[in-house]
Amino acid sequence: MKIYNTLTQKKEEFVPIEEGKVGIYVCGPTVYNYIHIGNARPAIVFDTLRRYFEYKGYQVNYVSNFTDVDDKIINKANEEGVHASEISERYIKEFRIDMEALNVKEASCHPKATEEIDDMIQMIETLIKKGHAYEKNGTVYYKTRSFKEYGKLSKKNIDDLEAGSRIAVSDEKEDPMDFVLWKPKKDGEPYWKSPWGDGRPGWHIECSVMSAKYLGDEIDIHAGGEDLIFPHHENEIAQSEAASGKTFARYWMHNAFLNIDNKKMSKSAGNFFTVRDICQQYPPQVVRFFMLNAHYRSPLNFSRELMEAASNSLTRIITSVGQLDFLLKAGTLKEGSQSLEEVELTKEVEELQKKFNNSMDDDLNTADAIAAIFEIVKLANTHCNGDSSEAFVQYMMDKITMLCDILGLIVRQEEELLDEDIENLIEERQMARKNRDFARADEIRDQLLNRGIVLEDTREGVRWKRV
RNA sequence: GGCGACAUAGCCAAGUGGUAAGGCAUGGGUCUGCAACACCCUGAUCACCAGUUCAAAUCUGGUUGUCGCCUCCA
Repeated sequence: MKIYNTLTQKKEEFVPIEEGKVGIYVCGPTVYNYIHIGNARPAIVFDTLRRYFEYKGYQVNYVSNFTDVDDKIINKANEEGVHASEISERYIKEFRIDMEALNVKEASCHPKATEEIDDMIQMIETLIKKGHAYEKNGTVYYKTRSFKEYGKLSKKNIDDLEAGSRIAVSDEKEDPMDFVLWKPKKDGEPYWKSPWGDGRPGWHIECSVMSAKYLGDEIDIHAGGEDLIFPHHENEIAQSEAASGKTFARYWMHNAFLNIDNKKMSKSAGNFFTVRDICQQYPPQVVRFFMLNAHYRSPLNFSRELMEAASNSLTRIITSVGQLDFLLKAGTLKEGSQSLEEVELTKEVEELQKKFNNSMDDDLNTADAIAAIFEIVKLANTHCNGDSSEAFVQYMMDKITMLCDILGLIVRQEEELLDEDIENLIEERQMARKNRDFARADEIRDQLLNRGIVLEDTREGVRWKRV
């Protein structure tokens, strides 16, 4: 499998540190609000990466943190007059609800920054001891210039950075490029005890510490949104590699942004949507499909029209699987083995599955992988009917649902029992049709449509589905 | 100012050297009592210019345009 590595700016063959295992760290959300639709992109993309690794037989250790102490959380807590932990706990809960809706698997481990403070203090002490950090009036700074490779991930030159710096330079810092590892407490803020006085950790040190604690000093893949490349990930590298002397992460993966009207989402521009809102307008599966229909490193625009198109596309797969399911349930298919023609089709499908795998192996090309699924759907739609063998129809259904499952797409609808009233209406309509009383038949169909049920007449009987 | 990305049909989107995947939408047709679903048919020479090559959307240089990072941010 090839992965595009931000560090080398090339696609590289993925070689795990330990055969058959892969450790992935994905920078998680700062929990101060509902997540927006842009936050959903890395969650979905890297969950898909994880699922694909698992499908390939890897044992995946997927770690994603919660940043639960931060200015934004504290501000929100002050606004509401509650403790910061109440805010973070609330939005961790909401985050989990959104993730479940999007069919994002629970991480193997979900550490919270506030529960790892001791380890952070330890790493900061190590950095001071090794001459990479210094303390001034209760604040600990990382001595950026002490790390020779600083800028290797973001391809930035430290002198250019300094020249173009827009940050107000603090007198305390020995160098404008130095960043905070530990900051002293202010009134009304949560704090922890440390050798440098009461305070709280800086943002970057959290991920360095949690990554090392749960995955080891050296990990396979570190991932996140492209905006994290600088300064967050650059600083993580500086901290971790200076502290451990090892390569922090072998592969760095970054997803591109999701835009609204081709512009970056931002609160100030007021052009952002929460996952919660979107999922009330579209099935969450549509959001997931929409995201995977483009390559994760390409910017993706978000609009109502595009969501409609995505919804129609996904429906095509769902309808096809529903039809296969219907054929199987009707119980009228031929028993026994597949026909010669079906065996040939099976070979075609196996080729398409190879295409799917090759696409996924090529830096997670989900758009291409989805194309392969559509080709299999086409074969199913064209060749599966009442004359097919049960074995073949079952094979096609299993194949499509299995490939969609790798992408985290649920395309098989839950079996749902119609209530008696509706069943009777369908039965009555069938009788009316038989008697060529089409007025009554259409009346019943409209009636059911008003109740959100669409009827489809097929050779094998009446299919229904909810809109 | 520094760094980087992108530009493929009405729309979304694959494709990194050998004559353009897939989906949505549109139009025509088949199936159907009608409809829905499905199926068949229907569309681009790849921003522009120059070059390398037997051969380029795909490599090189330039032009134009869009976007991102450099500040909390997925």
